[in-house]
Amino acid sequence: MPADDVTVRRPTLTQVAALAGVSLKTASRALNQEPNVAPATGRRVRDAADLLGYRLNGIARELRRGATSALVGLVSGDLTNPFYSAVASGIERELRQHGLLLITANNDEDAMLERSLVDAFLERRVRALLVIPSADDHEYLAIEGNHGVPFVFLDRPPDGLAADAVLIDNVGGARSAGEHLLAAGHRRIALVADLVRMAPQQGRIDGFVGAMRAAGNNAWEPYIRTDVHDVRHAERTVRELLTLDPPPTAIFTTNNRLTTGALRGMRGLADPPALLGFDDFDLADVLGTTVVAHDMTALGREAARLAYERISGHTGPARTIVISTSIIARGSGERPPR
Amino acid sequence: MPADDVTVRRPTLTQVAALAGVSLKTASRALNQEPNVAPATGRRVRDAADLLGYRLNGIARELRRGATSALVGLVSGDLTNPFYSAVASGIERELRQHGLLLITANNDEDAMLERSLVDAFLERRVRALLVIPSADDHEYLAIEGNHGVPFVFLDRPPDGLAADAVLIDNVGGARSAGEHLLAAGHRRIALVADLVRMAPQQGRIDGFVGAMRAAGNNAWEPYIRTDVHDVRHAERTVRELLTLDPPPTAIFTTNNRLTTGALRGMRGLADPPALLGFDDFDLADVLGTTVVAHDMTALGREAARLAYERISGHTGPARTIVISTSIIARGSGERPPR
DNA sequence: CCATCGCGTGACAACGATGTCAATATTTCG
DNA sequence: CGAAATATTGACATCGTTGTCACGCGATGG
Repeated sequence: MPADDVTVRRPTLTQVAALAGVSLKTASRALNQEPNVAPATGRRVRDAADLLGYRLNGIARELRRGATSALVGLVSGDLTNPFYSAVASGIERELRQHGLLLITANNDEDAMLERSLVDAFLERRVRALLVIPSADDHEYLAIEGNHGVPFVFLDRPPDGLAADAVLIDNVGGARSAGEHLLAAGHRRIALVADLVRMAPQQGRIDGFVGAMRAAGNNAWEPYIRTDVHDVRHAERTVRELLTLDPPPTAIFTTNNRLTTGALRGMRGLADPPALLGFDDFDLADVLGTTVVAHDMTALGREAARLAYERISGHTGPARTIVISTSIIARGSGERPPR
Repeated sequence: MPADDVTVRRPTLTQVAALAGVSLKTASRALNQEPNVAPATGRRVRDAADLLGYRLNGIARELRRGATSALVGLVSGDLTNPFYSAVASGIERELRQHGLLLITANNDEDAMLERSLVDAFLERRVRALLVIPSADDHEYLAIEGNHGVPFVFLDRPPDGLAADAVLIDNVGGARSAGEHLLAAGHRRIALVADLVRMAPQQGRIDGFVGAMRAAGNNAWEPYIRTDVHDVRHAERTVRELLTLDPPPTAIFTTNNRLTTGALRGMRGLADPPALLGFDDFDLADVLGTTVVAHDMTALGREAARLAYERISGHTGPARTIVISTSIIARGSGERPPR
């Protein structure tokens, strides 16, 4: 009869205690650096633990200590989007300083999936929940807030619920983008925006439109294109815009995906229109693309900080932090109208 | 006296049972869709649960069911590097299909930190551990493998331990990169590589050197630069290379960071050298950068698949999957020598 | 010399769920 | 109609840890 399975059940504290010849509780004390353990006893317990390859069972500990884990959940879009991954990175770095770990899940921009992921996280008793929401309505979370699980919304404000949030100055950033292009002499400025139902997009559209209104410019109105949701669509849209007569002399794209699409759509043009994109991106410097930049890592860090404060017992009304934006001029946004 | 805290302790199954007027066990049965529960009883329990806002305590369940969670850990470098985030995304998508969640932690390329993160994950009783290792020596993990925690190494092979791994065809990819540049007529080809102690880098160097040897070319030897570890350093290195007399006519960079640095270093040159980079990246098409591409999401997906098979009980010797590479010609690698 | 104190230790309950097994209630069938 | 089968329910132990409390012992102090 062969020994067909070499995997061994993980030793428990009881077994360590038995091997060390002490009681369960004493072993617990020794391994937790609690006071009032004789040095010799402590050593004996630690030796026994090493010998057996003992590792504390965090699940049991968490249950005993109050059924709440050292995990913080993040529900966001796909991490291959550098916006989400930068935010996740900022969160993770901040949490780590407090001994917390980050669980991530991708909502695929689907409200139903988002809700079931939130459920899964809550069942795991995360200490806090950070959401870059796709869903429109977060009222169902209201009851959860009362059970002591802090929520923090990132990039998009909560709807139907008072909760902490960290947002980007979308209106201000988009307004200054509009002003920047106007100042370069543009009037026929195309606006390529993502789904208008998403609050940040709406804010960026509002800011841009506000700048146009304030300048008394309405030459841009034939060039508005909204609900452009992916890179390919953005590329097609920009190509189409450039066939118009007269064509726009500048393009403002309202997020990194759309900017990527626009760059593809403009590739190889001898005399490209000006381009200004919301969200900074890697290699924008090499490409010479002017952007409305903001600190995505800081966005994550601030959200994690708010969450940590709530975890630590802070109470009080919901807070909103706004991350400021700034224009980084790299050439594409400063090209004059042709 | 104001009610200074509205947060409520989360209801337990006992409370649900009490409200429904049934025993704890019956409530458990009802909520777990177990058979042999009278329909009326089931409804009463579910109503009580809804009323109280009951949510299962996953921690307690996991403890009872065997002290192992539905979590899989990933220890990698910073998620702001698109390589890591693409891998993480591939992992997460695959795990989700099996009801598993991903915990991520960043080792900051520090072996000590990596080890302590692995410890933290094991204490949380992750079902599997995926590592893009920074540490050189993984022998300390050997004892863990025997306790039924599967390990999968990504991008870098395990050292001192037999474990599943998913690697990239570094040697093959780099060799074909070398051949590609030779075929374009280059002889003075610079090699800009990251830390040679990291196995993938060593493989890429070996592959490149192999191609040069096979072609009997040694004109490249003055242009080898290794242990270039970040974007800024790569930028400086490329600038320095271009001041040499004679300068290299082509540059091969061995990862995405170095390629970024090279692009920065070459910015604005009227007559730039050829450039070929290992790792594909966003906007490489717009920049016209030729790369050695490989499917990073697939790398993550395959690793998650291997882990899941082990979780499901698969036993057997350690397996290694190699992700193939291909050259995507976009212009920069096809420029002839000047 | 005895009361007091602090240290080291252990017995036991508890966290919130599920598995086992036994006890009823209900149905089925000869 | 009674026996056997089945459906429904509950009491209790259990997962691995930590918190509470009590105990024995040597040292301290009046």
